[in-house]
Amino acid sequence: MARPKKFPEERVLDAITDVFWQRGFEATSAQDLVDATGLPRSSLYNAYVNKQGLFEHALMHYKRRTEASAAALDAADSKRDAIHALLADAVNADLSSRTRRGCLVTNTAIEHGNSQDRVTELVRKNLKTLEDALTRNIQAGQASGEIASRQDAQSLAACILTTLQGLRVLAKTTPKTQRMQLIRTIETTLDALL
Amino acid sequence: MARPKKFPEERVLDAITDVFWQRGFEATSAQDLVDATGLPRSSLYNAYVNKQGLFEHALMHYKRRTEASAAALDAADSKRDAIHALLADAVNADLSSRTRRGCLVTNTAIEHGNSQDRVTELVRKNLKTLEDALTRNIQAGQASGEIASRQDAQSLAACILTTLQGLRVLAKTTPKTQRMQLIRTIETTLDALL
DNA sequence: TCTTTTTTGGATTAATCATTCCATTACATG
DNA sequence: CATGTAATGGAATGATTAATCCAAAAAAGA
Repeated sequence: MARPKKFPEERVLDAITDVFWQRGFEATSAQDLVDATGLPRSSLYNAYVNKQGLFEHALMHYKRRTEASAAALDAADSKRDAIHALLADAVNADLSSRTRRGCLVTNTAIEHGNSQDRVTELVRKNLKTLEDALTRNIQAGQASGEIASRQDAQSLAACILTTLQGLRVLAKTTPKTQRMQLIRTIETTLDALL
Repeated sequence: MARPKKFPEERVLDAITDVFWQRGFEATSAQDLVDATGLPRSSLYNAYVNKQGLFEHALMHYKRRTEASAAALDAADSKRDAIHALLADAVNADLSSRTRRGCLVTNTAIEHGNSQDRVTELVRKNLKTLEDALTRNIQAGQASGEIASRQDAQSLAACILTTLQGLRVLAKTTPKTQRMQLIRTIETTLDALL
């Protein structure tokens, strides 16, 4: 009949996600999103209903990154090195950027809390995706003998995930000059656990 | 000469800290602080200059809690049990409250980022106070033979602090029913490290 | 080209925001 | 009691907020 709906473009979601990632939910204004996307205000509200909807889509969009990290764990040759890289990359990315945006999931867990709504559910899903990948990774490493079997893979995965989240917190305020201390924390923890 | 300055009362700082702790900096309005303290708006601004100043005083006030935790570590009989209690108390406190306010220092590290101002400095100070207490605690435990000496106390303390921060992130969205999984993470990590 | 629907641009709304101002009240000291 | 200063209570400021509305433009099939 007539003009068809134009689906939300990739670039738009990238821009929206970036803004929320950098500033958080509360500190992001509708104007920020208009500026970042280049789209008119009414188009944004038409496509995503409201600020909450925009944020939920950002979180859904972010999940692709989480899945990419999970895939890297699965594809890795050395399982142990893959875990080390996951943690070290997070620290290095945080410390090398001036803005220290960290991880959108971590940031959202802290800012949003436990409101038992769709956002909380999305945070949990992101965390579970990574935790499951870590468990698979450790299981494979234990099967090949690369990783010690002192503890079951699931418990170890939970410990690694916890350390990752802790590093993202500490990397927010740690001066660049103390990067090696965070790297040492990674190595001490992995040496002890795996 | 005349009427002396009365400010600031302990109760007022408690109330201010509570509001920021529960809602974060951005989501807290001046009205929230007026309601929580029962003080008129102008009294608050007169005493603390602006919202930023109010927040800084909340962080300074919060440091007493951090110091109390540090003192508990120092005073403990069993050094290892004291560390376990520090982590488990954090998890239990978070999961048992409906609001999940977590830790003001963790929340601020995430929300405020690395603006290199007074707030960042206060976050770092809080973290350092706890890290130093952990180091002292582990050193004492290693001296008495209660804690293994596979790694130096300082590195181990950094690992414990990282785990604590990670737990505070995860405790924000973990359902109450999964409390035991967080407790298991504590035990697995401590078994491996200490 | 006409019709139908979507997208656009921007003005607008009503609420809320941090902050300021000031006349009034309270109070400790000289 | 008188005096000077601090705290109070609110009203008021101007900026910014999320969200809505609508007329005009754009686009694709009939």
